[in-house]
Amino acid sequence: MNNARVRSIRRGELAKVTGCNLETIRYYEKIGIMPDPPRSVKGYRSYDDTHVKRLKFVMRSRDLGFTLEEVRGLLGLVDDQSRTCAEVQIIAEDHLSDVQTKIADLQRIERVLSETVARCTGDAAPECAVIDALLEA
Amino acid sequence: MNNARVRSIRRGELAKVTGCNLETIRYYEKIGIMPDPPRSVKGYRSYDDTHVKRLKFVMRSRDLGFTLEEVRGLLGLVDDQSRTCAEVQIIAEDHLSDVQTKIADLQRIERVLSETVARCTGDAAPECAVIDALLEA
DNA sequence: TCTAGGGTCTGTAGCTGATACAGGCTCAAG
DNA sequence: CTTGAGCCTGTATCAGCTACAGACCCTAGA
Repeated sequence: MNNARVRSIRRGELAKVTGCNLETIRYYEKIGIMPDPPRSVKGYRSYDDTHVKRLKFVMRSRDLGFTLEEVRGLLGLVDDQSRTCAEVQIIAEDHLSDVQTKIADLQRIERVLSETVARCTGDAAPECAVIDALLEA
Repeated sequence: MNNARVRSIRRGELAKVTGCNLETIRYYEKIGIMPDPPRSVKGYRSYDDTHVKRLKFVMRSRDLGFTLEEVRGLLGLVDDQSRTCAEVQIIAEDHLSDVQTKIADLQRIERVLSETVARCTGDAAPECAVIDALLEA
């Protein structure tokens, strides 16, 4: 009996345990974010714990707004035993500043929108502050 | 002499006066956001002030983060003389709440990222708080 | 043993919102 | 008349998936 033998799962179960969409797994494989997994005799993809871990890593990175190219970079660093904290930090800080820029943009939009909507009478009249703002700004 | 005659411009000038990308104009025409303009004898698109106004409206709406479908809805209301302020308000308020949700999402991301990056030593060591967070979270 | 239903396989199309390019016309200045 | 800019068309590309068709395959129940 070999206790070290890893339990293998198929694509559907990988999707279930990671919360990833079934088709997205195939997509990630196609673009090289996930490795081509071994196949069963009948051609079914066969995943193990390392795949689960990697996919969860990808999903958390995506959840934090990293692009797939950034994720690719992070994965490269994860795989690379000679990586340095400094390399990772650069990617993360770049991304952080992107996020901060996006927040600022959205806050500007939020301010304009809420000011404009506040001027709406909300009644049955054809005059509307929102339309006026968009037409005249 | 007919002073009321509108000056017509071609696509390149429409792009210039609105700041819209040349190709985007054609794209908006294709998807029905901009109307099919009249053509010169040789087939050149011929725009006037109404097109300039409409395209600027579209661009301001896009700048405020309305999707093209939302812009389509807003344009429908602009064109509709029987529109009510209430109708416009609904679209704008829906969009406002989308924007607020996005801001909140990004702020969550910003918080996680900045906390994690702050734990980086930034040195040549292979241990990195960012990678750890993504692997273990 | 047969059948019904799921799961999985492949390739491909569609989505949003543009942007870019090839290959051909046309127009205006010199 | 030439040259270069502008315009025309259709089509391809990008991110980041998601969905679908049509063919296998696998398992459980009758």
